Amino acid sequence: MKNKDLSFNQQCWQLLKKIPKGKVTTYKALANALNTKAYQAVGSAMAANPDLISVPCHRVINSDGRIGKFALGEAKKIELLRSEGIEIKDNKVVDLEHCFFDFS
DNA sequence: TCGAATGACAGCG
DNA sequence: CGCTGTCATTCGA
Repeated sequence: MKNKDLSFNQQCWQLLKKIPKGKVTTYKALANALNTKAYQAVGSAMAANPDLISVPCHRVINSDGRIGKFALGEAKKIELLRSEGIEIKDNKVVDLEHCFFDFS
């Protein structure tokens, strides 16, 4: 986390902001939307987000529906998602396809 | 289950 | 001037 992406991160955040409330996406989807395969770089961009409000990185999860990680902690992430109406079970999203947001 | 790959940037030789 | 390491992941054998 020594790198300070800028343009690349901005792209990730822009997509994040596009996600409507009550929906979630995956790092893979973000990377795919950015036309890149550096899934890690996408997640890394979330860590570099300036504000958790402007960049709801809590709406981003693993492709398996797992929570993965969050700046405030996985538990906090789950709480936030639950607050939006998304159900979480065992650190996993319930009905991922149901609340999954596609960037098409 | 484990390792390799991917994109971008800072630091160092 | 050029290479390496790191990152909240992902996929394949």
